[in-house]
Amino acid sequence: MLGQRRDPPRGQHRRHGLRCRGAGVVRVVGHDAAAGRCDPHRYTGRRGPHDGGGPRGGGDRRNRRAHEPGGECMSVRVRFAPSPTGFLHVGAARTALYNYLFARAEGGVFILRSDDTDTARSSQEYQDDILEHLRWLGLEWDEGYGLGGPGTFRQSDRYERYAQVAAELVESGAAYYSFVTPDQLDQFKQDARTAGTSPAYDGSLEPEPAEAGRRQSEGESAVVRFRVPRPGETVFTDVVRGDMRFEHAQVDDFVILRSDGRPTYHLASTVDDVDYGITHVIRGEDLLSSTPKHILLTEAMGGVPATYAHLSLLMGPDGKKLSKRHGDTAMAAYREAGYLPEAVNNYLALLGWSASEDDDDVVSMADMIARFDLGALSRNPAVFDTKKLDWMNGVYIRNLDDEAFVAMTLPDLERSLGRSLSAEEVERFRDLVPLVKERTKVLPEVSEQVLFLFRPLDGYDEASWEKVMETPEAAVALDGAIEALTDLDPWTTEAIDGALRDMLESEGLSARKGLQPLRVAVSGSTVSPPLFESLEVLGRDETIARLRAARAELA
RNA sequence: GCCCCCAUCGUCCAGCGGCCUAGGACUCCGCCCUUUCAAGGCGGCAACGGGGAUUCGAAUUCCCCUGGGGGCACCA
Repeated sequence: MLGQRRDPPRGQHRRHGLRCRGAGVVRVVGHDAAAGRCDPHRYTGRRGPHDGGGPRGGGDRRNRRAHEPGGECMSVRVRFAPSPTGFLHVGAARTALYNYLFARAEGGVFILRSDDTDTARSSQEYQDDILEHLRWLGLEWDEGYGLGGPGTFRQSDRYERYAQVAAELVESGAAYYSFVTPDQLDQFKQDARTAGTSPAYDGSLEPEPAEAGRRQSEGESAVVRFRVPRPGETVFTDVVRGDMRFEHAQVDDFVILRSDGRPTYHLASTVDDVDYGITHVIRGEDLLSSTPKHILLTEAMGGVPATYAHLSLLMGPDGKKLSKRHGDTAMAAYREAGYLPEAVNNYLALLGWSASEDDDDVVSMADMIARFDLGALSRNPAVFDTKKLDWMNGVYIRNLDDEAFVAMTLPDLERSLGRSLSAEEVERFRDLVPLVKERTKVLPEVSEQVLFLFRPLDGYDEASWEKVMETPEAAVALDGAIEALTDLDPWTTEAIDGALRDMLESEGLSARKGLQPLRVAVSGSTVSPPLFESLEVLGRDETIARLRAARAELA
């Protein structure tokens, strides 16, 4: 019996028959099986007949996906199943996010699985990276890898189970031992190509059953292939793409078990989806054309296919599929570059979904959950453009409270400084936080802005110096400031402000002409946080010293 | 080559037959505010790929073309 699972994950699943039925339907030509679904008004996708979601306005979007309890549906179970063959990248993170949002929106379960059947390319380092960054993003999973409990949710631990399923499929005739050689297959595909026909392998190169049985029992190396019923077709309704139809003539008799006994992705992934009771498979569009294989496999196992939702892919600025050559695609790079997880989530959510009701597109995780609607996701591929991410990160940074901001930026500041800040210095830094915050897009910029306050100047920015120091007003301003500030007491922003403005007036200088030289003298650049506050934090002695040094440089 | 998906400003999204002289966000450009840089305010540039068809009426429906993307492994 195929439906049995020997490694049931935490939380027993109902019998398949009780599950909310997916939209997958296999049919032999001429037979149109009805796709019973527990709620025809949900997840029909935009391509389906309009469900009459009510008049626009009045929050009908919410009503459309409101969950009706008490139905026959078992609760939603989704999974994010990355292969640990690389660091968590932004595209995968978006897939994880949408899975997470859907689970939370439906009161369902979010599962993390490790699809590590590619033993050659998988590594623990990648696996760790994926976990770490999912956690960093706050996409906590309810079941799965790394949480303990029954089941490891790691496919490399379940080879026996997959082999067992494969054996049962062979037993039932749904699959067979295949002896075609790679060369033969190449030739087959080559011929199909020149003939302009479908290159899908149909098993026609296999030996007679009797001979196959003999060779198999003699221990000849063989793979197990799934026998795709031909003619026939698989139709299903994709939640984001609508009704899909794939003729089986286009589908290979695909390998499910390698000659070394290990499963392929199709087998392992499908078995797991059945065993773990996955109700909705939300994944990248690159798997769309593999879906018939998964549905066929599921049904051959006696399972009920999940509902599928295929997300559009992320592209680089050149319109090609996002990859390393487009620059940073690893989540780690964004974390290190000083992006906040909230901003990353928000931005990623926007790539393919109109996540916010507000004009500025800023939306909290809670609101995203409240609004999430699988059927409303865009079908267009989206270009990953960091410009908007930068802006959005600035928004989130500005919204940080001062304490959090200090906590997040202090380590980098101290690292740049090469020493730790005294308690008194931290206080001074804190005083400047409101000013610095609104000038920051990514965290490391903070150090750049305030470093001059905590260490001696290491020279002046050349362009800045030329621009404001090589003017007739510079010396006047510096002399005037030195005089105005030398005996200033108290040394506060207000007092400095007053003293310097008096100086400007008596010297007949505009603020621009008179203050910029001071800024360069003190900070080394024409770009810095507000001057008076900066001077207060710098302290009188250091301020005067820097003004004198610049003045000397002028002479 | 075969199969599949997609097609609104530079980018993301809205638009679900009349409310569209197409809306918002980011970017960019002006102006205002201002001691610099930001932030903020105001304003501007900027799109329905092409062709047919249906309809009184199409960005919205259908077909074709073109363009872009994905898949066609003992990778996932």
